[in-house]
Amino acid sequence: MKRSMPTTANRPARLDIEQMRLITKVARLHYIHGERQAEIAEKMGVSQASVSRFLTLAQEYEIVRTIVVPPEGLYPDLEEGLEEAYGLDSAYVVDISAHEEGVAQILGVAAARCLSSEFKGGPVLGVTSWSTTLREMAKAMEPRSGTGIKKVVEMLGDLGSPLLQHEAALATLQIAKALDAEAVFLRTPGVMPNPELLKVALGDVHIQTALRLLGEVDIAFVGVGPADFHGPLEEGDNFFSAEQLAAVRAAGAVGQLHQRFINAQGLPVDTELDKLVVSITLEQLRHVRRKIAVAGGAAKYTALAAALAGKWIDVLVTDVNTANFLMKHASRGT
Amino acid sequence: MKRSMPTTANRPARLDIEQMRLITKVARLHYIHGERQAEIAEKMGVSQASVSRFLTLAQEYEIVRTIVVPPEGLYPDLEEGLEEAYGLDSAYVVDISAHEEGVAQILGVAAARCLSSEFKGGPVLGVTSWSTTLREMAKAMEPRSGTGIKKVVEMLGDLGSPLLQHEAALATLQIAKALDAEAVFLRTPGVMPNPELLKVALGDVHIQTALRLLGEVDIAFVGVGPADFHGPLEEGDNFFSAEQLAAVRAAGAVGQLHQRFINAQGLPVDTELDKLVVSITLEQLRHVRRKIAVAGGAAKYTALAAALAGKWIDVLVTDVNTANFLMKHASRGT
DNA sequence: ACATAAAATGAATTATTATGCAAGTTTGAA
DNA sequence: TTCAAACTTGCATAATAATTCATTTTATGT
Repeated sequence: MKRSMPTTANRPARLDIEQMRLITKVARLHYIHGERQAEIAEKMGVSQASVSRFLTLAQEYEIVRTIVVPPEGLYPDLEEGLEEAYGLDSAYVVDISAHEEGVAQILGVAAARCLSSEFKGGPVLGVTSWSTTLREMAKAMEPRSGTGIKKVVEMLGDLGSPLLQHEAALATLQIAKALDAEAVFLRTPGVMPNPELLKVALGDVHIQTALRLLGEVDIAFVGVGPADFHGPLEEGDNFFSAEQLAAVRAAGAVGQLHQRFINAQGLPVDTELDKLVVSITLEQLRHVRRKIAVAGGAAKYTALAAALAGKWIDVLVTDVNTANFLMKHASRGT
Repeated sequence: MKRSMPTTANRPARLDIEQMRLITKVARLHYIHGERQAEIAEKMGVSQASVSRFLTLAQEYEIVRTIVVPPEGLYPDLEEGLEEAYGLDSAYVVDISAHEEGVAQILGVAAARCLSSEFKGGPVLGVTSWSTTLREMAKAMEPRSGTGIKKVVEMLGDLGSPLLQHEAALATLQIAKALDAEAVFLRTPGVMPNPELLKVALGDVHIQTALRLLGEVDIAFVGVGPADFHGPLEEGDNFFSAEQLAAVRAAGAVGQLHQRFINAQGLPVDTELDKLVVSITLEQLRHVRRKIAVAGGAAKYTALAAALAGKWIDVLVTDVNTANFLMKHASRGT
């Protein structure tokens, strides 16, 4: 637990399965059973130095992950205020003290923790794995069973670079694995260049299966964002053009849920663009019992306010600053 | 990261909010940014000791969590569970994606790899080479020296077709060679039609040598199977008749070790059939220091459970499905 | 305000973990 | 096969973290 800490994701080549077994075993003995390296070394017939090295490897391979979760209840006033103001089931506000590089990371981790209690309620969980926050959450999720969740389905097609798509798939899988559920992918571009291509995509059996499942989602991780480029997205990445985005904004859109646009009151903004998107529809989303949003950061202020106004969110995990903004907004608006 | 590890869910009373923030900050600095306790101490104007204490608190309050995520295809939790539930020295669970057919092959290969560390402890190794699993293991074994094993002795006479007998002999030889030891064969039918023939067989000098050695076996590859025809065996192949098998089952037998029958509790089922078998006796087996079983597949579920209940196994190599069955069985039974 | 118990703190000490280095192994090329 | 480069491994030791204990601070009852 020392200098190697920055754990910058080295990408060490794949390793022998036996090696993996060994590393995992050592990691469990140390981190779960709390045995000292010396004990483990003796038990396994190697030197303490080797055990130390195994543990380092375990970090590099992300077999062990250390996460820091801001405790909940740090901002009871804000949390209660949000719940009250927007009729939420619950709100979690996390401390994001210094302008940390990644709001997403912290929120993701916080979400993983907060939501253990929220993960009950139905057999189908919807996710949007391309969101950074969600991917961080996936990494930080602890394997847990007995949640009653049977399927984890992606609610939005691919956006962004192919690399991102791969990571998204991985995240979906991780979540599914952690919940001991089946992963259902939506491996198709999330935004099509024209309606015809969307029709083609809908011909695929897997796509159909996934889309059908979107009508039965019980719990959803709602993806909230501005009606604009944001995060890792750029023009051309399976995404809208600058003109298209300008057009929907002109039509009143201030944000979107899975690329379905909404105005400041949270009402759907119907445009042609809607026919280009492969994702859960607002209609379908309305029927989801528990809609969870994990989002924060200045870029999302307005979109979040709109989503909340439209009652698209039941559970919110966000950071202090965003929470403050939302509270001000609520008092002004009401 | 030391003695407090067992993380016995202390339930320390709620703590000051400011305190919580402090702890979280320290935890982040340490675990995410990788700063040493001394650095943090200086930065925050407290002693290193205090930082250490903060981190301990962070553990207790579960503000930091360390999770161990086993790589795909590894089941350390099942392994530990089995060891715990059945008092095993060690358990190896291998991933056997779908294809139930090749259980033997996969297990055999896995066993050859896993058991390199288990091959120590005494000069006499007992095997039952007619088992498919064991033959696969033999094929996959890599030469290794310095195991201390001097003799490899067959613990059960021939079963099955002559072709099978040949393969069995070959397997025994391969294992002996790989361990740089002497092979001791038991080339006689494993199940005699009547007690007299068994007496005749015992007249043979080689047989006598082998049988004498069975009293000195230090490590044994226990052969576990159902009290029935199984694998490549059919009526007439140096084997019991359907009636005989029905009879022992009626007497309570649910499985057998080298054709010595046991009931669901793992206790010997004494019958006349015992006098027809040329193999290590349960009495002798009881004195074997290290009893290794490599077995899996639905056909052996019950027999394995019985063998484990009777403490006939010290080391188990099996597949995920069987492991899961055994865990369920254990929790139900206890 | 005073005394006393409890909690917090840091210096020094002890325990644990990480790592430089040399010796032993494996791998690969000739 | 033979040699050398690339890896591994364990030992000794440096680096880091936990704990003890004496001291100070805080809380609480009188």
